[in-house]
Amino acid sequence: MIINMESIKNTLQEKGIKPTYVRLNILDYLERNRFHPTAEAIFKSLEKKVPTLSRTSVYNTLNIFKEKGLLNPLFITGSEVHFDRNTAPHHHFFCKKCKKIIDLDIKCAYFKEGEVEGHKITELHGYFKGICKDCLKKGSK
Amino acid sequence: MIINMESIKNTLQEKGIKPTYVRLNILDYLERNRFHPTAEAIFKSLEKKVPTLSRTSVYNTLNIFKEKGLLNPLFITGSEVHFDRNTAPHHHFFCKKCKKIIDLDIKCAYFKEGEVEGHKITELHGYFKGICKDCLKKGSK
DNA sequence: TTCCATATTTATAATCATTACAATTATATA
DNA sequence: TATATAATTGTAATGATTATAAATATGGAA
Ligand SMILES: [Mn+2]
Ligand SMILES: [Mn+2]
Ligand SMILES: [Zn+2]
Ligand SMILES: [Zn+2]
Repeated sequence: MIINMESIKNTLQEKGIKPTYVRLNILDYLERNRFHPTAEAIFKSLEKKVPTLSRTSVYNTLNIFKEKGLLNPLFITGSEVHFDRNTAPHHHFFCKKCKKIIDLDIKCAYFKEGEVEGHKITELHGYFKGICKDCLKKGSK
Repeated sequence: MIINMESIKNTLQEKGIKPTYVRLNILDYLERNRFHPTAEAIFKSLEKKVPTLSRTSVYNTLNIFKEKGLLNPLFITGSEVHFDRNTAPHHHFFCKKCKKIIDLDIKCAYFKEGEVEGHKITELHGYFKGICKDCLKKGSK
């Protein structure tokens, strides 16, 4: 069941997106699962609840959401695109061991300025890669 | 003709890579073309000079170079991988208009520290996107 | 309610970058 | 030269994403 269905519906309507069953469910999923899922992960998670769902609809919906600024795609692994419902600028850490994508709360001067070396910035991707805190801990045991 | 063939040969040998004709040419290409080419661009540029060259060899060679730390892959566009012979950490700017990938010379505190919020950093990708200086100039004319 | 235009969703096929694989060719050494 | 090993090639396979056209749902006019 969709939690806070009304607020999700409003979010879509504010962006001029018709709040269909498929779209409501995908947005609801993104709101509740902040681990930056792939299209495939979204599809797999929702197909139980929405048995008629197709991958095409997931991709279409994600593209619409991207156009309307409801999410940002992350090109961090080089293979699949990950989707981030949090459109506020922030950095990410990708753990090569557990494959998690972790939000970072660090300050970056350029995030606000909007320009760098004369170029106008409209988008920012700060990707750090390595071994995450948890995996470091496990590794040293 | 390969410029500075000896230095390129040395670079390969220092990394324990046998300096074959294909590898010498690909490394030479990367040394001279610092615009972050794709595998396809490298293939297209070299197939005149090395008519027997195959895409597979380009991909294989680039993977070897990556393993040995001779280059870094850039996952900046979300479609093709771009290759950067400059392995010193630096940021990039992608122009949505002219599609150029431009090196940025900005300082990032975390580039040196090697860790962020407890996670160990081994790799850094700073991607800015927008409209580059040149395209801004052209656009305002 | 019924009909119709339009938007959404679906199933399927196509695309494109990349990798896997096995056959061919080059290289090095005995 | 013969032989083992490594590099390269051509082709097929893979996997994520998009294109396309048919099926379905939706919302208003009659
Ligand atoms: Mn995030
Ligand atoms: Mn660069
Ligand atoms: Zn981890
Ligand atoms: Zn430009």
